[in-house]
This record gives sequence, structure tokens and C-alpha cells, in this order.
Amino acid sequence: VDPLVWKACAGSCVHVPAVDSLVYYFPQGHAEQVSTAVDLSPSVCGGKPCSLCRVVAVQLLANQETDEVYAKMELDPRIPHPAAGAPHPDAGSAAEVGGAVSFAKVLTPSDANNGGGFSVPRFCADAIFPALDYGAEPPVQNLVVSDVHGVEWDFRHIYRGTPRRHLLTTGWSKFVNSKKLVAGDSVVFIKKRTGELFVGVRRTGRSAGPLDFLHYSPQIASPA
Amino acid sequence: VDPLVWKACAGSCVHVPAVDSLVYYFPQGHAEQVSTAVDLSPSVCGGKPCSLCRVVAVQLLANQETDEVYAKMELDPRIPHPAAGAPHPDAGSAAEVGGAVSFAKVLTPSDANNGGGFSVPRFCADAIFPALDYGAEPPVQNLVVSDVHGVEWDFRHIYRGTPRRHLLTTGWSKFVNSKKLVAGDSVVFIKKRTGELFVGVRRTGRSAGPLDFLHYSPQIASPA
DNA sequence: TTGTCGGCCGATCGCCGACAA
DNA sequence: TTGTCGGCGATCGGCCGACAA
Repeated sequence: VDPLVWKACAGSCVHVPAVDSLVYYFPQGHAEQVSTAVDLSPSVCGGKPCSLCRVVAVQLLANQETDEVYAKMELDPRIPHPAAGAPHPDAGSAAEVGGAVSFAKVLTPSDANNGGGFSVPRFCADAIFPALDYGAEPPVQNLVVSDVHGVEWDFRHIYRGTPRRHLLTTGWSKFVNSKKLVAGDSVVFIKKRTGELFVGVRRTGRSAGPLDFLHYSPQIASPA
Repeated sequence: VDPLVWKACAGSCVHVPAVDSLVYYFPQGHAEQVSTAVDLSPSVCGGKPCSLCRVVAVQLLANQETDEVYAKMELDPRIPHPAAGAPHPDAGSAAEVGGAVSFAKVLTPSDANNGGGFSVPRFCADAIFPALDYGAEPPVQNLVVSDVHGVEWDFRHIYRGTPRRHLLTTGWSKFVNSKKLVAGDSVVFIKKRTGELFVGVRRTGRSAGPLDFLHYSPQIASPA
């Protein structure tokens, strides 16, 4: 998944450490978020509630079915590796974020109901979508938006009603039904510097948890 | 699955051996019908194309998704077990079949198309469905039919048109879509002696094969 | 500014008899 | 006897402005 799109979908509160940076691994926290079993025995964890690890690899991924983004990280409990000095802060993803604008909205019942469209907040229309021709009556355009899998979706974007407001109509229902979105879920619209549009989703219901694929490697921790 | 219903769904050509009867196991035939791997090496099969086995256990099952019926059998290559004499023929299932009447029909395009009902062959209506009140105009009734999982389906059974014919209308489309039936598939209607109605399906497309769950146990064949 | 509602129009679903194989 | 077709009425999806929060 495009790191820019991934970051926008995950939200500003989510922080992904850079490769070679140092992090604390909390087995207990891992176990709480994950549906699969985590070995918490002292022989594996060393009896400590957390251990300092080096981030060996990070993959930004998206669930094929739910579109939920998650990160797969490999951790190495044998700390030293970077040649010298302090580990560089994870500047890569942070810098790239500046290249895109994103806007998230929690779906109202009217947004998620069948037979309805999507009320586009003014800021989202102005900052993310291409400018409409406000001379036309009504102002309307077709948007082509890619999801995290690269699948393209068409939305009719219209500015109408009294008072005027931005709406997504044709194509929106198909998207909602296909992604199985319900009121309370969120959609994220992203515009990259190139002008390309992307859309991601966040769900309210706990499904898998963003850490389900974090793999801890005790066999690296205690080499024979 | 009710043996009676299972038998009707499988059809009259399908023969399930009784427990303790003797059968020939053909590893090659097993491999051809099954999607999973079968070990054909001489060390397991003894180099013979087939081997005489005793049927240890038989389970009559139905696929949760497709409704296809299949049998799971356990075979023992060490033949003798029944006290003496010839193994009794599998009379059990054959006798029970007499307690039910069933009728199978291959779905025509009109039966499977959306927007259509189901043309009920005269014999099926007369022999399986409860008698209609032919004094009514039109003669019509509601049928409650259970599938192999015990789920109940409602069908409107009406006798109309010129010339008159039996049809299933309301409820039929829902059933076809839910079971993902297409023209060429078959439906089987079964009436037990109690009057209860059941419905099963047979599919044309090769999906899993009826022998997918036949397990051969070589570890029993050559005990250490 | 934007969430919800009722109106309304068009598309689709699905019931019907006609007709022919 | 029964498979297929065109007709057509009912239902539903979905676009609209009105209105109020």
C-alpha cells in the first residue's frame, strides 16, 4: 500500500516506527490486541514486561476484505545494529505526509442508509476534490477514486439543494454496500500532490486489530 | 443429515455400503475424485490397484455452503471382524427409503432465471405436495419445506394458466439466489411418511466431489 | 453548514396468461 | 404436459429540494 495513503487511512494518531529505530515490545499489549495466541511464558519473554528491540522490517498492508490498514513489523531483541550514533527518527513517512491532503468523516445514518448519497463536508470538497464549475447549473463532475487495493470507484459529485451543499450521489451506494459500511464507520478521502484521489475506510467494530500480524521472533533473541 | 433425505438427494444411483460390509478400496479412483492429495506409493497401497476393506464407520453429511451431500467412510484393510458368515448386505438404508417419496428435476433456464418461478412437474405436485383445493380459484397453498440443514423455506404453490399447470412462485427466487442454483442443477423434493417436506440440490459443476472426505488409514493396515 | 425527511421518477422484480413444442 | 415469452403491476433504489438543527 502507498505509504501516503496508508498513513491517511490509519489516521494522525497512528505512529509507525522506522526501520532500525528502537522500540519497546510489550508481549502483554501484543496479546491483548491480537486474536492469535502469544507466548507469554518467562522462557520466551525473559520474565520482563517489555524488552527493547530493533525494528528489522516494516510492511504497510491492508486487509483484502475489510480494507483496514495494518502494519506488519519484525523485531530483533538483539539491539545493536546501526553503525553508530542514535537511531535516525522515522522521518521518511512524516515527510511524505506533507505531499497529500486527507479528510476523514464519520458516516451519519443518512450517509450509510440505502437510497441516500453522501453529504460532503465543505472543507473536504474545497480541499480534496477538484474545483467544480460553479457557472454550470447544477455544478457537477465525476470523480475517479482508488481504494487501498488500487480498485477504482466512480462517484458523481454535485453541488445542489437549498441551501447549496456538496453531495456524492451515483456510485456511492455501490461503494457503501460493497465495503459493507455502516453508520459510525469512517471514510477517508486523500488527494496526492499529483491530484490523484484515494479513499480508505475505518471501521468501528473490532475485527482483527491493527497488530494482528506483528511477529515476535524469540529464536532470534536467544541464538544457540 | 436424515438418512432418508440424504438418500433422496444423492439419487438412486448412489450406493452407500453398510458398516461391517466388505468393499474394495481403489486408491487411484479415490485420487481422481478428490481435490486433496492421496498417497499412491506402493509402500502404502501395497502395490495393488485395489484392496479389500471392512467399512468401519459411515457418516452421511452435507456441505454447509453448497448443500451437496457426501459420505464420510472409514475403511480398515484388516478384513475379518464380523463374528462369522457373510457380511450382511446394507439393508438398513434401502428399507428406510420406502418411507419417503422423492422427485428430482433438472432446472430449466426458466426455472433458474430471475423473475421466474418454478414449473412443477405434474407427478411431483401429485405425489409429493399436499393436495390443493381444486374448487378454489385459483387453487393455491403455501408450502413449508426444510433443506438438509433444517432451514425452512416458504414456497407459494399455485395451479393456474391455460392450460393449467403447477408453479412455485413467491419464495422460489429467494431460494434460487440463496443456493446459487443455475440451469442444469437439480432440485429434489422429498415427502416423508409423516408428510414433512424436504428439499435438496444437486449441482452440475464439479465442486468438491462426493468422495473428498473418504479417509484411508494405512497406519491401521500395517501395525508395528 | 449539513443531517434527515417526504416526494417522485425510473428500473427492476416477479406474477400472469398466451402459445407452442 | 411444460418451457419460454411479452405484458404489466408492485416494489424498491436512489435523486431531488425543503426544512431545521
